[in-house]
Amino acid sequence: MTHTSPEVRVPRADAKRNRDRILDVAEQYFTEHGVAGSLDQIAKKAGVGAGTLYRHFPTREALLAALLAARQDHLNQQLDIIRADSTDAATALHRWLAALAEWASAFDGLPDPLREAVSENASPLTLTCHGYITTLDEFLTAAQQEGSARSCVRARDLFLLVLATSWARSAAMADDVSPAGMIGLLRSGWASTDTTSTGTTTTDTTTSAATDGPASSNV
Amino acid sequence: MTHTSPEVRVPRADAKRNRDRILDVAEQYFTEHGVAGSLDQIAKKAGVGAGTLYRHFPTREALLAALLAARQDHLNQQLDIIRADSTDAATALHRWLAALAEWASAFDGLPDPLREAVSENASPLTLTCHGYITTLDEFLTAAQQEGSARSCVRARDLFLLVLATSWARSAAMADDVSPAGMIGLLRSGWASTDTTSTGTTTTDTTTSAATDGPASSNV
Amino acid sequence: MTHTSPEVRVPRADAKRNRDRILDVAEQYFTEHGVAGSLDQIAKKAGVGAGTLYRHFPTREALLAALLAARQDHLNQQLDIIRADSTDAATALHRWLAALAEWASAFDGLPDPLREAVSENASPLTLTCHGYITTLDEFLTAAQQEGSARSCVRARDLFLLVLATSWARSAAMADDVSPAGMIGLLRSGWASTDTTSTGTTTTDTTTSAATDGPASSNV
Amino acid sequence: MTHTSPEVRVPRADAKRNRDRILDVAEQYFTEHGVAGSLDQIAKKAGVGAGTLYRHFPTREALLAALLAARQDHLNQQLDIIRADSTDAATALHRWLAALAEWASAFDGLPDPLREAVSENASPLTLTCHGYITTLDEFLTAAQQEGSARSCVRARDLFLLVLATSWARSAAMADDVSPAGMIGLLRSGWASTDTTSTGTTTTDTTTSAATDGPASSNV
DNA sequence: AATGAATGAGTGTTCATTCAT
DNA sequence: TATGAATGAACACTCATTCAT
Repeated sequence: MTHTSPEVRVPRADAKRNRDRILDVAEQYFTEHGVAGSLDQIAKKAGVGAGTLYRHFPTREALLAALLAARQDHLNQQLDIIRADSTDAATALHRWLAALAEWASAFDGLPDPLREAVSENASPLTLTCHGYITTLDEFLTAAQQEGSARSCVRARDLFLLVLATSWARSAAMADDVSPAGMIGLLRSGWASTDTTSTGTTTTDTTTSAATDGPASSNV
Repeated sequence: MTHTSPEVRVPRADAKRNRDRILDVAEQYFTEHGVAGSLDQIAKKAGVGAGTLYRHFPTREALLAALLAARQDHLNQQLDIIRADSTDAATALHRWLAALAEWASAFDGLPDPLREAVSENASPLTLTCHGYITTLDEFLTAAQQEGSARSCVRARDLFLLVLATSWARSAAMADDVSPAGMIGLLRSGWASTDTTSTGTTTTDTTTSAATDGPASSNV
Repeated sequence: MTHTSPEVRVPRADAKRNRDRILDVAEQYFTEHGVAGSLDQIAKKAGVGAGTLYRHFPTREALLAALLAARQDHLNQQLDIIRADSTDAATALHRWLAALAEWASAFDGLPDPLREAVSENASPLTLTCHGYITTLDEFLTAAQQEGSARSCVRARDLFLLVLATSWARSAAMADDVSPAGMIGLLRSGWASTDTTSTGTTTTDTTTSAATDGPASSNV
Repeated sequence: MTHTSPEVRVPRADAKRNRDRILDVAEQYFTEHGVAGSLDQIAKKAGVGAGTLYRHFPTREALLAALLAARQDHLNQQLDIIRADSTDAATALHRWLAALAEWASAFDGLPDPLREAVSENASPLTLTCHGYITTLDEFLTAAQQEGSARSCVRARDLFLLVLATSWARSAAMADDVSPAGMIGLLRSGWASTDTTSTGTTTTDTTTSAATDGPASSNV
């Protein structure tokens, strides 16, 4: 009775089928219309009632989380590769940032709920984000100990900036903006190393008010 | 109709008064509720009909553009100061980026329509953005000629990244994220200069991700 | 300019027409389906968009209030008659209760929102109810001073009981229950006057129920 | 498998356990949220499938009936006490009405389905209600024969009025309205006995309302 | 006997935009 | 030129009930 004969397994077959159909349709729909698209439309296209979608994914964020979970494996694989391949912590951090940037660009508009998830605790995406931030923190801390990353940089800020770069190249401008270029900018900034070497001495980064008066010193 | 008799002016005065009231209310409303707030509410609060608001500002972007125009003077003043005070091009560029970041943070959610405006030509914000990008390009080019900015950096990307940093610190997380810090990160990146000087050779940090080309050169 | 020439008045003609159509349809719809019926259906039957209905009547209670306002005139007329005709306060009070009972039975399910309105302050029906309670209080106080009404009875309780009697005879049992009979019961109770005179002494009829305090006095 | 060995009983035990769990949860849930609460929530809280709940209690009324059945014992006990203690029929009737009022107030919103049950024959609550009405009729008839209750009063109307008084004091206004006071009002009405004795002659207080027939006699 | 997934119409509400006046 | 009423599709979300397993 308990042996997994093929006919016994069926009970949840259609549930799983529906869930998968919803995910498939959502994947496509979000790709085409962005993550702010209509959930009702997704349900309709999947051929299920709105309640069915809602049962599986109580909120839009839950649906997104499920969609992103499918990519988690890929990201974990990259993580393994990065850990295995990278000779220095700076390279590892850089690669991880690039991987995150790619991940956050899966759908148009995805950075928005991700940003929310970082500051809220309620979102189903929060756990995912925090996990990645933790990983990022490991890489960052290692790089800082290595001396290859500035000590004032914080993992959460860096994560948000990665989301921000993903946000910067929305569907409309995908062609024109180089994603890797932005992640690169995040690494070394726009300033030339040469100048920096001479000018960094004045890097008493005062930041001061956002209005930024005599900023020459506030690198 | 075209003669400038004094009594003909009156209707215009009404129109101007309405326009000003709308702008005042919109300024406050967008400050409180973000730029995605209801235009109807603004019209109601301004004591004008929806049609009146629509006549003056055919789109939400037009209204935003008018609101931002009021800040243009301030920005131009800062521009003059930057041009007068800055001894080197790098400092000037940095200050201009900070000024833009502040400008783009005027309202919650403002970066979104600005980003759209950069890639579209239709938006009333396009002209404004392009103007600022042009200015940014001047500073950037100067800095590049000075040798204090990387030659591969493009003005438009930099502008988008400034918007992105403004996006990154939304209302929810305003306290936790340091705005100036982000603009600073944009300048020098997260990588230590020291390491960079020696380690840049290993900056062939291409992630195995397909999106990541020969990053070392496009940084 | 200010004279009411026919063509100047028109601006709100269709608004008024729509409003009236909505009220007509709602009147009929609530009569048929009770006050809990679908507002969307009413909008559809009236041939207007849901937003139009919502503009005129932001809540179901607002719609009900408008519907009842049309009956206010009738109620006020009755009030005048009662005040003019009634020789004694007891009769006036009785008539007013009967008029209220009729009013609260205008639609099936109407007593429910009315009951809510009595305890809330938010409902558009609250004002109406409170007004009628005040009037009821006048009649009641007069009757109490006249010695024809028990001093322990409160206006609000009496009003609620009138609603309750209207609630008791819903659409399903309209035929079987005599409305006037219930209002009559409210006046003299089920106990015979004769017996009461002799038997009231034994009216310490406290049920063993905990809720029932020294009932003899509050009967 | 089919032989009545003791261990065969177990499945039945499961069913009973489920049924009891559902009843426990429903008791609590209806107490908190009123009888219109979500049955799905109850099933979920009880840890059973919706179908299981539905199998045990095909309708919401069936569930309510089961819940009220648990209170039938209590009510019957009160009935015995009333029959034993009451010296006169009027007192007995009064006590019974008070007991019914308490019973009908077990859950917020309970009077509604009870009212339906009185006029329908389909409801599982119908039998219960009719039983209590029959008992009420006994008390009423006795009181009428005793001369202590008006002969025109009908048991069903009186039952409905008891439900109505329970309806009148919903959750929102529980504090402000005295339940015993309402049952007391039902007994003697709002009119003073004194006045009634002299003034009843003028009780031809027919409101001009069409619904109001010769009220003097049907009081 | 039990499960719990699926249904799908239905709820109130919002909003940018149009257009008759 | 201004008005503000009308539009009506769109939104997320709920729930009693059915039924395949």
